Amino acid sequence: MLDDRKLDVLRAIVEDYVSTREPVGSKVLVERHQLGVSPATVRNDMAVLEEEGFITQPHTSAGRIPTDKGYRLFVDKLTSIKTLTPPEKRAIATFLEGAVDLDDVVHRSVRLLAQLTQQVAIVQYPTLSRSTVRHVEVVLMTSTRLLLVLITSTGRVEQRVVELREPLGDDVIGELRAHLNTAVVGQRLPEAASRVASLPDKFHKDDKAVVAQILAVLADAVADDRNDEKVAIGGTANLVRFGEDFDLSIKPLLEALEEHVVLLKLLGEASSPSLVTVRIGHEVPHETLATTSVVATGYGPGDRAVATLGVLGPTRMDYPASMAAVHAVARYVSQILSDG
Amino acid sequence: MLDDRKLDVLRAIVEDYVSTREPVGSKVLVERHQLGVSPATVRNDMAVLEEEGFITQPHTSAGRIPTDKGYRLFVDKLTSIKTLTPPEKRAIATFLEGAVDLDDVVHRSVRLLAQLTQQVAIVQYPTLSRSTVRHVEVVLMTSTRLLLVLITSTGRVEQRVVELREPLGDDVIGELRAHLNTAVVGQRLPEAASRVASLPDKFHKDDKAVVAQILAVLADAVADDRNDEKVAIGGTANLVRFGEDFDLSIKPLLEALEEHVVLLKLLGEASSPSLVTVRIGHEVPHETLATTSVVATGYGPGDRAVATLGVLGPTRMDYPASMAAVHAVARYVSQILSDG
DNA sequence: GTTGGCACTCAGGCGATTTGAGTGCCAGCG
DNA sequence: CGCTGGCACTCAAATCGCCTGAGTGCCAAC
Repeated sequence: MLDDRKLDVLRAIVEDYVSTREPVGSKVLVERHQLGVSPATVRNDMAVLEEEGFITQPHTSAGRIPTDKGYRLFVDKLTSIKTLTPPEKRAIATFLEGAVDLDDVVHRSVRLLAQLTQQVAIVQYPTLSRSTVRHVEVVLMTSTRLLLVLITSTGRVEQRVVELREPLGDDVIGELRAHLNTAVVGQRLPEAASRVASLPDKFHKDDKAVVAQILAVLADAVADDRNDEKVAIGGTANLVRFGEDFDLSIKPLLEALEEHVVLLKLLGEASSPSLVTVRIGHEVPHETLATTSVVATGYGPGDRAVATLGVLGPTRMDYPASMAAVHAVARYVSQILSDG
Repeated sequence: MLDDRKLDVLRAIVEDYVSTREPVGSKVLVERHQLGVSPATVRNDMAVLEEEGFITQPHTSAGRIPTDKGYRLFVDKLTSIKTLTPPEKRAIATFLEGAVDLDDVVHRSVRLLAQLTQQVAIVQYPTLSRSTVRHVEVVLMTSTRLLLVLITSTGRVEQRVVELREPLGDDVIGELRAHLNTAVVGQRLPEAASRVASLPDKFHKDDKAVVAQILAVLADAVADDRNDEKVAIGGTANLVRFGEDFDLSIKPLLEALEEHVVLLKLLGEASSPSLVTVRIGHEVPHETLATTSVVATGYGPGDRAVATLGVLGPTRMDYPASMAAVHAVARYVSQILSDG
């Protein structure tokens, strides 16, 4: 049904359309690629490809453009992840090194991805639910105001202020700090939450109520799902190019991109850093974004994915390049997280 | 030169143009406003206003639109800050309460401002240089890795990891923590930095080198100017409306808005929360934004402005409404910072 | 100083025409 | 049986010209 030459034609169409942004006709196709056949033959092949749903015509007297199905075949079968050039790799390394904290890492990654791919970049903060506790600090600010600081293995710092119902002695604070850290350090956050629940029993009954109050706040902070919704976004200026291609207004796009919940859906489940996920057109789980594609992958210390990053662009995007960039950035960021 | 009626005409032109987005002619003007004169008279007045540079014609056979100078006069003389309606005030209060930490406050403020004004909202994080130190925490993670956590009066938390050249005893850590806190708590950050510099002398000479290393990192974090460059932005989808009005592409706008340095310039010096600054068109310190206006004000605990927030919109914006919204949000955020 | 009348201007919308890229089909060729 | 050149056909988009109507400036009269 689809012999090698037809696949070649499809590949050529995708590549040309991606680079020129214009429907590609049989004539230019044979001019720009060594297909070894005449335009008429290519036309026959194109007719078959259209029949099968891989390409389509915007209007009768125009060239062909790939359909979502066409891109899908292209991504699955006709291409592999490019490796970046050494200068590009160096650029990534220098851009990311020198980040002072997690916030800095995330922001740099977003900018980097946006710049590399000329698309919209999205980076999710490491999810708390997949992180482990590195340290818990209890600080008395005033006699009745207490600050909890939670530091995770991925460098996230969460803080909560607790207004105490009654003052608490330094000795109890010290005890609390010690108990907390032995109980939860190294634990994953969901488990830490349950461990915390059993702690009040270790305290003198006079202090139990206050300690329970403090730990409730901590457990709440640890379990709060909103904490997993933190994302950074960049390169929105690149959306304008989309708007020029598709004639859809970019307003709904911008609106969707301000909804962090939507973004997280787009990124999807954090996969292993070595697997790059591509969602094309209607495969993207959001109506407004039916003419866009998402290239994403997980990242995290070691090979444990603790969050996802990726880019969003028009379905007509340079998939090999985007996949390469996403893959490379995820690898570097993972490495940074591993080092600490 | 400009009698009362001419000022009335200018005000009417501004108001009509802002609400209809179309050049306004003499006829509709007398229809929609009680000016008590005929269109012909209004035309004479408009001719004078144009002569003086307050209004202009996009093309010969069109109505008039205000110039930057016209808006300036309108803002300075022809209007005062509206007070928000009670429901609006309530909306602000409920939207902002329940924020768990500073990040949350800032993000909520941005969304709130964007929603209230239907424009692009910008909120600067409290600057470190104007904050005071609330607490410094020193945490040993491993024997040679140490975490510094700095908490400011405005709720910002800065953290730095220090790789120690040699292990450090628990006693020294405790000593360091105590010295640090007595030396810098309550100090403004720039002063804290200099105080920190003199601390190593208090330690045994064996520890001095390591302590100095740690404090250097802390001083660096405290003095780092990039920390004052943190801003949040929201409502970029509203940019699209600009693009429809002005025919300039929104791409350069989006690009400018991704540059935090540019944003900070736009917001300008943090003024007292009770003073709302308005910059119109060319007064905005960025070429690309010559057709936009910025309405901003300072905020902070008490009446000390520690940062700035505001909105950016087309020069043709509803100034009274924007000023009211910015003013109100700044007040509420200031109050939250004072309390918590 | 204000008003009604009037000639003038010009952006924007509408329709007709032209152009050209690209196709599908077919008959002929190897 | 697949490939090729030729040819008639289609249709989006660009170009042109015309018309309309909102709005102005000016002037004479009140």
